Amino acid sequence: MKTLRVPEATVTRLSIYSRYLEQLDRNGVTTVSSGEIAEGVGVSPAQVRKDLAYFGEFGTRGVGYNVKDLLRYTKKILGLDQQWPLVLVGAGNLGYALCTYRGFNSRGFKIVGVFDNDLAKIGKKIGELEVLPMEKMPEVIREHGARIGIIAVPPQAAQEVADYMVKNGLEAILNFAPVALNLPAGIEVRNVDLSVKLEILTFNLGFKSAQRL
Amino acid sequence: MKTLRVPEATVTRLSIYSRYLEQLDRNGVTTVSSGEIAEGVGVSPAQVRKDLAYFGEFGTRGVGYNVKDLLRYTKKILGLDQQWPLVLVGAGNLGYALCTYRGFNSRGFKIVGVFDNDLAKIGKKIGELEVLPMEKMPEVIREHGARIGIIAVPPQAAQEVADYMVKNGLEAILNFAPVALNLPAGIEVRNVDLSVKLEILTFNLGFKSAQRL
DNA sequence: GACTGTGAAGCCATTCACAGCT
DNA sequence: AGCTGTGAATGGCTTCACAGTC
Repeated sequence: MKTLRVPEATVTRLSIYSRYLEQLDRNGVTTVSSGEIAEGVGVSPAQVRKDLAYFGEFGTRGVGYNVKDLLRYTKKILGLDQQWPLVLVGAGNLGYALCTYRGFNSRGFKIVGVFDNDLAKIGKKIGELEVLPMEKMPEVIREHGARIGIIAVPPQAAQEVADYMVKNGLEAILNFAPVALNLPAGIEVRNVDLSVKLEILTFNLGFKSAQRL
Repeated sequence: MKTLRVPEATVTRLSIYSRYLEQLDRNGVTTVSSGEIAEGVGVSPAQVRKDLAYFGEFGTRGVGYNVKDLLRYTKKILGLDQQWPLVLVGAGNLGYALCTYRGFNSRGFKIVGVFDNDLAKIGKKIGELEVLPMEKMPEVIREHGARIGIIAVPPQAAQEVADYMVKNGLEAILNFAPVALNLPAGIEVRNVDLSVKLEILTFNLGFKSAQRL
């Protein structure tokens, strides 16, 4: 088993390259160099080549990469050569936005169930989906073979929701609640924090004004 | 000027510590150790101490940190000892969710203007805010002294919106569109990508099933 | 001439381990 | 005894620079 560990930063960028390649492909570009990809996504050309090298040799020296091929490879590597059914908990504004987010569909993700424990929200429609009570989750997971869950509930409720997801067999969780989830080893969790980056900005702006600690 | 460069990862975690301290403070906790913070946010105790050490000595040996004090320090460092007016472009579902997101308000951010170029959206109300046409942005920025903008528009429109923001004096941009923005040096930009983390999950799930490249 | 693939070097961040306080 | 603060060691990611290929 030759599986040399791939840095998470590399996987992150691969996802970004892949999306950029999709754009190039739509625009009819057939060949691209590491330098052009680098330019397009804001990294160094060496970085692009090094990242791709973790997975094989996809280019032609002196020429570059075939856009369609590299796009297919990157999607394959990321596991996007299949549709991924997702379940989402939290039918608030954020949950609604995520349900209708184009960026998920275009990459092969499909939300197959939206859940909430708020009676005022249950039964509402989000696109073609109806908001269901939490108890329906096991059934939906089984029916669609979902492995990934999205948490879009207030922070206090997030841990409980995560536990429920794991109990019902989900193996990976994308968490939009600003809390650290405590879950068994083997469950993949990633957090998307909507405000942390904002605080990086205020931190940096602070230095522009007064260069003092 | 003793300003040794602070790693961005440290600033990111500082933001997370700060929010965790807020939670502790609400719960009436008065003292906390680096180990407890570490446990609460999912990093190592040494990391917590090292991160804090970039900014000073906030603890007491043998005891730990005073929660209220450390909370105040972290907020100060992050520039959160003041209110930050924000302008947001894109009154779609994501823009709507961001406008109503509690996590911004609770940290001193306040969206003071929402803009869109879609006539169907202009005039609509989001909470107490009315969606305004883009042309109103300069006025709103001036009136509130906004320095930061949020982009929540489709990817094709993001660059144009960013240019417009910069033209009107904004110094920092939080970009939710999945594209790399090209902006003059000196403008702070951070991207929040809603789907990249999801692709990290599918990548990792791919290895659990078949341990093959 | 152009561009990829890659070992080596450089750099940065995290962890270790312990001295220093309380 | 308990916990912070920190230099030193480690580990990992990024950049460099060039050989290899078209």
